[in-house]
Amino acid sequence: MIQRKLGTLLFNEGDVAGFLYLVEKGVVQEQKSLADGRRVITAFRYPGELVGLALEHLHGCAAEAATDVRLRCFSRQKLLERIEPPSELHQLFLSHLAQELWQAQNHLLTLARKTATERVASFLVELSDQAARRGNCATRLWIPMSRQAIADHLGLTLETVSRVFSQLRRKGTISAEQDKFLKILDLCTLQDLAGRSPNAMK
Amino acid sequence: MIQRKLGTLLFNEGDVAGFLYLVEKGVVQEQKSLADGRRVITAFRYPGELVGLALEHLHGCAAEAATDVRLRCFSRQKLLERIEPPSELHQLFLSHLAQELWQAQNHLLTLARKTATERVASFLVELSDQAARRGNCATRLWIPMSRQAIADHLGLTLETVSRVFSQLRRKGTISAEQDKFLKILDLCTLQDLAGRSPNAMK
DNA sequence: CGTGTATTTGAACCTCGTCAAGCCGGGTGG
DNA sequence: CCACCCGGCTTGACGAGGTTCAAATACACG
Repeated sequence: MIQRKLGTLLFNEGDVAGFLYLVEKGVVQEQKSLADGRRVITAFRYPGELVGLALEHLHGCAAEAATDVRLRCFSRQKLLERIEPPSELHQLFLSHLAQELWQAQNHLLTLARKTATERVASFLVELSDQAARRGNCATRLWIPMSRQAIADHLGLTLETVSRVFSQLRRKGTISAEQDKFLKILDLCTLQDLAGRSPNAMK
Repeated sequence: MIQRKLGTLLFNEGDVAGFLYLVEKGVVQEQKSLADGRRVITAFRYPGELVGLALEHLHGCAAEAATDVRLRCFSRQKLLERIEPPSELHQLFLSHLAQELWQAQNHLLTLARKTATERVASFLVELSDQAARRGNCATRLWIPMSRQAIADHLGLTLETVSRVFSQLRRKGTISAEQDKFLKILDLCTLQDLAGRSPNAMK
């Protein structure tokens, strides 16, 4: 049973997930931030709700007291021991979910706070990371979906997406290839534009 | 092993989750829509990735072929039988995750496609639903967090949030009370503004 | 080669962000 | 008890980034 004052950080993004908390009084906010301070609050947790129930070893969001709060702590270790029959299939299942949640929360930050150019850059960097994870070339991306689909992913219009692509082409950051393939000429610039969030998960 | 043409719906938001799919060729997009057609694509799934692994009985997102695709189907039932030792604690754990994921994906739609007024309305309606679920009054909300925190939740500035609140007050949709409490005078208007997504979970 | 669709580009417009001033409420100290 | 101060909130004026509408160009398919 612990108390915290308004504004106190309970844990940070990337911290080892040692505990989870039950909010008893007050409100806790879970949040993700960019290096320059822009942030999204992914959720407000009211009394009776859990905070910090991480699937992975590390916390995916920070948590901060949005008011003065009273919390009850639980050891994540002990909880997991009681529920996790570590079958392999089960592990796969959970890690898939963990990734899905992580992607969603990351995307919340993109949609809440990034500019058009930053959104497109984030999209390309993400595709690049995924390609690399899969053992493919990280600078030659297959992008078969329409501008409209990309726009609907990034919360923009197809015209804006098109303009940003043109602009990146003109600056020599990317170039178009045959058959819906795109070549990344300057991955660093793209990563800077994407605005690395503090920790890049894996 | 099934094939689908570009644009085909694999399953819709709210469908019973009978199957999950492994993408073998092409790209699948998972999406959520508003009644008027605005939408967000929560993820693009490339070959090797899973689509439709629902925690709950119903799909939280629709899935559509973003290109011509080839898929491998799996029965969700059979998968669950093999991994789920239905201990009570385990169930709680999973349902918590399910809700967290669902909230995140819902919020993606809000951030991607809703106007400032719609975002604030969605926020209030969500708080109202949560209060009701907890057995509290659905039209008297405790909103102790700062304007800045709400803005960071909704991807707006504190000034815009403040203006929208003022505007809703002037229209008689809400009214302020003592101690950070807010009275909802016209829940219907608020729900309309929030733009009910097709199915409102529970 | 011709038709239809997707993409690019341009120009005008609008919503929301920025900057700045004023207001309200609560706490402090004279 | 009241004047003052400080932080958060509200309101206004203005500007910028992105949307909308429209036209031109590129591309795919028969």
